[in-house]
Amino acid sequence: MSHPDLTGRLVAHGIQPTAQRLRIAAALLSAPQHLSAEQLLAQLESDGARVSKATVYNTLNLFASRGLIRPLSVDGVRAWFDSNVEPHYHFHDVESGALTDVAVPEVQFSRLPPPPEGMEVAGIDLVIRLRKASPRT
Amino acid sequence: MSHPDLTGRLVAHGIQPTAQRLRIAAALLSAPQHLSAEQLLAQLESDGARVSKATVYNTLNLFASRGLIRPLSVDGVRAWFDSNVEPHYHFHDVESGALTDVAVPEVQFSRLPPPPEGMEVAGIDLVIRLRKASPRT
DNA sequence: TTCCTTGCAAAACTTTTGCATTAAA
DNA sequence: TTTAATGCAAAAGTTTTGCAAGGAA
Repeated sequence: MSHPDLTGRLVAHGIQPTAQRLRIAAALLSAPQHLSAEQLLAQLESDGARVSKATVYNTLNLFASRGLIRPLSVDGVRAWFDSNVEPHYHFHDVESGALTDVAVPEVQFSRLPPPPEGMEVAGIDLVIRLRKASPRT
Repeated sequence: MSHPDLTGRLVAHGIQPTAQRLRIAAALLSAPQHLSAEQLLAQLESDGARVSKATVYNTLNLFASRGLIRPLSVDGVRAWFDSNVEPHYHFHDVESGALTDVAVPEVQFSRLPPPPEGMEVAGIDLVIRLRKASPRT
């Protein structure tokens, strides 16, 4: 277990630790994972927590804006949130939708373009799309 | 101009070249660009073409499934389509939403993880998120 | 005729918002 | 008591779908 003090983590990010937010934080941050709002809501309900849909969405956005979780764009359809905010990349199995982390040292860039004038790099989103290997004859 | 024969391109991808599809192809493929369904619809209407919303969505999905355009995930909110299907990457100005192409040679990987057992790499989506440079004192 | 495509409206899905109620400071 | 958070339902935005009508083969 690595969530000894969820309350402290919320407070450290300037987030008032209410009951619902702690439930959501517990569900999200109990282990590194990728969840959509709907999945999170389902998990909360199956855990017996009563948290409204609006609160789930609002809390996800709040957590993301405070850097507690990280929004992901992997399909154009819905938003995903990654409980791992450390820099890392992803494998994406397009067929199943499964997301897997790729650690930073697994990828090395020997060349990156300079950002346009007046801009700086805020982050790099790297998604390696996977498909079933075509069986070789 | 590099769209000498849109009809031929559609047919070559197994797509029946109807009037609406040619209008959409002309709008999309006239130049390398990134468009959402709504933007494409607006452009078609301003061009005087009457194409229904359903047809725009269906056609974008059809074109994408046949490899004529490429779906992009840059925000979790709506789908984007890139008329450039050649391998390349993107700058994404988070504030304005602007997307800019990054040519393949601008990025070099000196290390990439092997795909999981039984999987192969279908493609690499690389988005370099940009923000306004913080002015140095 | 037969099959495929289109348009319209309705439905489905995801996310946000208004507002009264409740909880926290 | 004052402020902030929650829940509910409604609204807003995006995409898909059912079906009748139109067009192509």
